[in-house]
Amino acid sequence: MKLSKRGEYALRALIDLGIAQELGFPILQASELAIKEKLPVKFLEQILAQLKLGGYVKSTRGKLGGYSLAKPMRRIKFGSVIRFIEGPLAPIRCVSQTGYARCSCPDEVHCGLRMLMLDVRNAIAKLLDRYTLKDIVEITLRKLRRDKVTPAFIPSSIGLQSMLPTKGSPAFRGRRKLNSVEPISVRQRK
Amino acid sequence: MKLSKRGEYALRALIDLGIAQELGFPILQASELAIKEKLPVKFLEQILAQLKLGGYVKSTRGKLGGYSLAKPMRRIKFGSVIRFIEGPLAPIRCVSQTGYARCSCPDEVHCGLRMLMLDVRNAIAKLLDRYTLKDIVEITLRKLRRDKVTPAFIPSSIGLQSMLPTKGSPAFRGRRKLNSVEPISVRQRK
DNA sequence: TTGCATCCCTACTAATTTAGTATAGATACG
DNA sequence: CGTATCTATACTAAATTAGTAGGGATGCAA
Repeated sequence: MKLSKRGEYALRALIDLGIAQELGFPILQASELAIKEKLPVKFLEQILAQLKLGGYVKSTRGKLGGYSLAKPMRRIKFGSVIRFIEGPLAPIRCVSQTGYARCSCPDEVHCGLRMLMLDVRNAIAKLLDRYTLKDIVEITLRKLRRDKVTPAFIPSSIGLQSMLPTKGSPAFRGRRKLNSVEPISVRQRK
Repeated sequence: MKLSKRGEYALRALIDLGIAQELGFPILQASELAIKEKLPVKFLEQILAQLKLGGYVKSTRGKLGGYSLAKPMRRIKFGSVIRFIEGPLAPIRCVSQTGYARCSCPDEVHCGLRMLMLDVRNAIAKLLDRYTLKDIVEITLRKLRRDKVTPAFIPSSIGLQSMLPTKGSPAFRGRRKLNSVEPISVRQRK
């Protein structure tokens, strides 16, 4: 049930672009992104090109060029991005809504595995098709502000505190809140 | 977010073993299973060997040998089987409970992607760690009986109708019901 | 107009994973 | 003893993943 590095980096890039845009830096260069996320520039370039093809990102060339979001954050759903980069969300194709394919089992209608996997696919899709880039960017910014941390691509002289409205903006009305993760129980790197 | 063939076949085999056991055929041969599920015998044998190693299945050799479940169906959780065959359920390792690994991002605590993916992993784990083989076998049998269908490995002379208690046994109390799938909207094979 | 920093394009590849095949052996019923 | 079953190990072809490599095109700026 894995997300590939390619997919992971794509989502990371979009989130960073979103955060930067929200803070008044609508354009980031591939190299900036690569440094911040500590990943190979050339690979990231390929991924950004793909995201451009998908209409998620646009670019300007030449000096001072870079990448920016191609449409409103509210309209970028994670489900759609992952499907575009990775293919169907469903664990097996015979329960995919966007990429259905028959499986080898003799009786699809009475296949217990299929029933179970449909539930799994629905659970995944429900989350990923509900959350938009806007949601995640807002949550992240709130968290950053709470902990008084400044993202890497912001000139630290400016600082995050000054750039955000102090009043908690009432997003996510009637929407399930994302888990507050924190260190996650298991093992820290030693 | 894919389940490998290996994982798929493993789950199929377990479900079939469960159904067969419930119907009074506690042992199935690898070849029977392979024919029913239309998959390569030798590959299935490897998978069954692995399931045996995991303690899900036991085997007897020689003529009249075969495979059967090694423990009560109620105690075989899908999450556990998939983790054993495929590895962690989490889309990225940094949100895995059973196989945590640090990811490349500079600040795990404020990583928006991580928060989202934790939600996804929890949604998946919630389902797969709740359902047991018993649940799926029961649901499948009920469905088969409703539609008056007999599974492949049952001598059709006997028939399914006679083998099941007519009164709907009240399993799944207080538990979310599995989706009734039916044909699934998209495309039928022509 | 020259320089250079940026994105753009295409090809290549090493490593890993996947989905099996193939072959021979061990065991146990009849 | 013979045969049908599981067991064990090795091998492999194809696909996927996660990149590298090497330029080429474009556009700002001095």
